[in-house]
Amino acid sequence: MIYVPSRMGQLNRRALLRQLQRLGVASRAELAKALGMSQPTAGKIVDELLELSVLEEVDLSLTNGREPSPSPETILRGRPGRQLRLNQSAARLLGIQLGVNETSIAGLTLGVPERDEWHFNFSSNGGLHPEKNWEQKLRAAAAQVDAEKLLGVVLSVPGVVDEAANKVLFSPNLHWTEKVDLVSLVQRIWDVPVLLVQEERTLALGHQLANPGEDNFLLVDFGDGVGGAIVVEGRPFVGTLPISGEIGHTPVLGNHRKCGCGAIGCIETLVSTGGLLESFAAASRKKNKSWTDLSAHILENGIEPWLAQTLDAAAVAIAGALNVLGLRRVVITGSLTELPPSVITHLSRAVQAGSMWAKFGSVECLAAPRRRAAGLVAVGIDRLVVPDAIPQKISSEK
Amino acid sequence: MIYVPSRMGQLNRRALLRQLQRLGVASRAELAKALGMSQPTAGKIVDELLELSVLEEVDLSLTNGREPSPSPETILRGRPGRQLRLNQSAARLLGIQLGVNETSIAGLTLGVPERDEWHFNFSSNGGLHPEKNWEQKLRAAAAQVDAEKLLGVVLSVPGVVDEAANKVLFSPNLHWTEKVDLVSLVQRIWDVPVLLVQEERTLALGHQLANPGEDNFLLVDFGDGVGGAIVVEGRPFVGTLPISGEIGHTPVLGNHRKCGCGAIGCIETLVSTGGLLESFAAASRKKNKSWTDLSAHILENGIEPWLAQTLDAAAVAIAGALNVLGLRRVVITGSLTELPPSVITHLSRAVQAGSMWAKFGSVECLAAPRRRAAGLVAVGIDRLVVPDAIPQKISSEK
DNA sequence: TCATTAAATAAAGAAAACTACGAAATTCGC
DNA sequence: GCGAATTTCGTAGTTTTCTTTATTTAATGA
Repeated sequence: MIYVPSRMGQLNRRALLRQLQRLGVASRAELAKALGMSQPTAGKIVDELLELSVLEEVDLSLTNGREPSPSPETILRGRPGRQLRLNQSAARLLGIQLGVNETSIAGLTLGVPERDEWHFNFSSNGGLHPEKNWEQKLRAAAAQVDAEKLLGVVLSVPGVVDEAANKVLFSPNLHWTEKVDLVSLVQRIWDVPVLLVQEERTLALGHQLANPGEDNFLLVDFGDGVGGAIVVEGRPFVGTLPISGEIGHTPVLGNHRKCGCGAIGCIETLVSTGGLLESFAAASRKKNKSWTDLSAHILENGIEPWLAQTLDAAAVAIAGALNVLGLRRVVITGSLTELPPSVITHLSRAVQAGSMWAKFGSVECLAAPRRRAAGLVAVGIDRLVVPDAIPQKISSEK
Repeated sequence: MIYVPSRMGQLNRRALLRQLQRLGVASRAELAKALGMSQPTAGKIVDELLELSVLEEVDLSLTNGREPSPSPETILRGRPGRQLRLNQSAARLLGIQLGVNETSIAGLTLGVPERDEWHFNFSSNGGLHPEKNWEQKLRAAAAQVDAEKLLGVVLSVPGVVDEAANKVLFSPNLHWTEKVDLVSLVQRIWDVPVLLVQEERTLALGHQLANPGEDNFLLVDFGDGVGGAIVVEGRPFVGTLPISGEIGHTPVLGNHRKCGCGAIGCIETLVSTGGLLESFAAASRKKNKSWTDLSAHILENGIEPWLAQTLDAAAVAIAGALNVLGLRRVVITGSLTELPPSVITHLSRAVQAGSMWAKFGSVECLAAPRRRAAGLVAVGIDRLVVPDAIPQKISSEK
């Protein structure tokens, strides 16, 4: 039996990486001081990460070029520290976003991308054998992506995903992904580690990476469906089941709409884009209303009772989640944020009314853009660069 | 700066203790084999725990006395292992259960008590200064409890409890506990560590300890209020806020009853004992119905619509929690389990209908007795015997 | 040139595990 | 009954990983 030392070091590694994400650029000494570790320790971790080309050294002369005056007070005597940042010069990850309608792929640097930029797009569905179609298009795109020294491929998929087993369990709008082994399909094109990530979890991690310091929140994404993901203490929350943050498929009493998931009365049937448009059409007694019609209507008429009820139902589910999880921050992404701000305001008020913590402190409910690319990077860093082997048992098998 | 090695050892210590809880009695060698660690490691941990008198050695002759035939097949050759178990011969913890109406105290051994046995009871409220009254009665009881070598006092309280800060934040039925520093009050009587634990979390940990192997569930306790607690991967789930598992104060759309918490429409107003009796009285148009009346009525008339609706509302909240947390097991304790089993059956069906995992696998919803004493022991072991210093940062301050 | 800060290197040490060995306590075969 | 085999358990020494302190080398401003 071999002594497996549980890689406690990864913990410091992770802490350093996070600190660097926060600071943007920093020297070894700054990192050491900020983290309260000795310089040799910080230096060693940095060296390892440089070796993996996760970090890169920043040429001071270039930075000075951008920043004209090197800020008179900040000038330190002594040897200047070599500034470091996450590698932004070479793509180390390949991100694939397998959306319900469209698939996008992009080479991703480990530095946080300012906004999502997808290089190639193509339809996710189509043909008698959508999986073959998809593979073919992916292969065509592959030729055009410069994928040197790839750490891995990160693949965001909608539905219920077992990230441990790298399998899609349930995907009402992309049924073919349930039957195909996506990982080995992708690995036939790029022979590197492939990570499957659930869509909303990607968004949550992206939000966290793009907003350093926000380490506890529930993200709820509205679109063709409604999904959620949870970040607690800076880490994505995962239970034992490959389900978590599933906020869209809890039933609403008195709602009898049929849901794509097979159940009846799911929240999703009310507050997804489709659900809202259905209610809108019913309320205005006209068919074929579009999302922009709805937005304009709300801008003109405010929150009408049918909409208020719908939002209240969503708010109850969200507040329930906050109460159960002990959270005080909700991040709303997706189609709901495209409607007039009064919608989020109404939702926010309703969430506060139902949330326990609002009685003691403040509960926030805010709109934010989707940060898919950042999320894929976060997943890549988390699971490829600093894979923390959660030590259940110290020793290995005989 | 001194190297603080993050006490990884506690992890193995905890694993060993848990294994022993599972096995009941075991020798060092058995534990080592079961945990896949070497005998010296297991032996060393056992020695430490014996030193703390957390464990005790079992005299084989005594055990043989109870088990007449030492099971013909199990007879092993070689030197027999010295059997160990959690110390059952001396109370090492003092448990206090501060209930809404009654306070109970008991000396607790670290071995799992078969059932709750409380030595002294007295009223929790009363007088102009209930806290002084309470302290006085506690002091009186203290004289009669043999509290030698106490590891600490574990104090279970209802309401919203900040366990990190050892403070009661909110307690609608025992307001005096919010203003008083319960810890220092108790420490004036017993000068040992005092742990404040939220009531439902105690029950959850008690259930876990009494049912080894159940490491993932949501416990919901019904009584004067409705509260929940979560166990994930064998550990109580705690977010950042001192709130978690709060299932009783999420609003139900269309419910306008006033809740003790100050809000309107909380689930608790429907499914607490008081809430159910109120609905029962309204439905039967008679006042002053008792809990036994209700039970008899259900036994005779089955689940009437008013009750079905109430249970469905609770089920939605529970299913929502399961979906968000990724759990598949609900443990129901308290007054609801005293009603005819059809009530739990109805609730269970409704929970399954609303829970996402039921589409993939099974979701269980079962009644169980309250295990307060076991819960207090679990808390004591967790936070006094094997306090795992979650290593945020490896190094200490300068 | 000197003080000052940054980084690299070397050496030491702590924690927690492991292997190896030997003593103690049994059962089994004769 | 008695030695041999077997199993438990403690001790001693080793290994591994990670971190620290101390020292040296480097780069820069005054």
